[in-house]
Amino acid sequence: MSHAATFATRLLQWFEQSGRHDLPWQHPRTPYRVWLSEIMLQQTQVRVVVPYFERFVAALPDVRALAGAPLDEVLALWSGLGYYARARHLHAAAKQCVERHGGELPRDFDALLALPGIGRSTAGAILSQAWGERAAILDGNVKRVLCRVHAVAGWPGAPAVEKRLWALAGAHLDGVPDGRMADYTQAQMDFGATLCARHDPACALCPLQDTCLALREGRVQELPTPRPGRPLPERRALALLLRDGDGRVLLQRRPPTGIWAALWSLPEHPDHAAARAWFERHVRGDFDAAAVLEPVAHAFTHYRLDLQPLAWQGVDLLPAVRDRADLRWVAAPELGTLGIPAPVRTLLAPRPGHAR
DNA sequence: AAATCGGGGAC
DNA sequence: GTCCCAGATTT
Repeated sequence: MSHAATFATRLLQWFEQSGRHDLPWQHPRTPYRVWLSEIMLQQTQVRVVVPYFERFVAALPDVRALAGAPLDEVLALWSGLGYYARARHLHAAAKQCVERHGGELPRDFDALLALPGIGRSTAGAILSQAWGERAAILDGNVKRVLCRVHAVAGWPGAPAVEKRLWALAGAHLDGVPDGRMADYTQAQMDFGATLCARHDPACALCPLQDTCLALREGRVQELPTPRPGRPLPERRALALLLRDGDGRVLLQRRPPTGIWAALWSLPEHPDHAAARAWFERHVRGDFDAAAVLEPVAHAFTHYRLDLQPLAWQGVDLLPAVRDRADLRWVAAPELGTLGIPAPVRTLLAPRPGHAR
């Protein structure tokens, strides 16, 4: 048996001194906390996640608490974090854990993969970090590191490139010493997030200097290959900000699919004709008395949204629609108990923006 | 294979 | 302004 330094042992040695050892989900490192952190960290930076994680585990400290909570509470705890399907899937997965796995997360790759919101990489991250199982991950950090170390060209999100990266990630598992899988997984992510960063990686301090092909070939700056650019379409919509005599705001639950699914938001319509038609069927008041507020620009990954708020005060719902489950008057203190899109929450904040 | 799904950090 | 982040799911 050779004792030559491997990809894994080099990263592990670097990890001892330079890794992150004080992240909140590491103390204590339970399966539930690892799972929750991995879901929150999908496409979301560590710095953003930390306060959400702390608040979430304080309110819902284990699988059974999560499974027993109303979806609105889960969405409220997720409000502002984005990609709300993660919260809905997390909630559904917790219920499945109670029904099928005795209220615990299953210690099995296929069983984890079968839970909503857990894909191949997240399953590997949970198995390795929660139980020390020998499983690979392939997140943005690992993709970047592997693309450089092995000089893999092509956008890492392309299926063919991703397949090659999974093979490389799997091959490196053989070099992980027994009992070190949790640290190895953490080491890869810390290494990619801090030393082998997207901009200006610290190659002079890198433990992989003598094996990194990108460094040898002078291609560190160009790898990994950026995602192909696409034009962003722009969509416009009207947001109806209705307040009753008590200053409560009318919120509407969004449909179960699409953007901001199942969140509470302002009634939204593509144009004035649609807005007026909805208003006249639902509201006792004068549509033309609306105040025109400052537009809100919001950028998604795949399009831009320009929201034009129209505001009324002292209106009421028509009797025929007062008992609709998807419409409710909400007082300011209740806003924190509901999942509300970030730009809408901003719009409803104490400084509501001035009419123009 | 491509599109969908948020919000913000860092440049 | 840009790109992308501890990706998964749907089409």
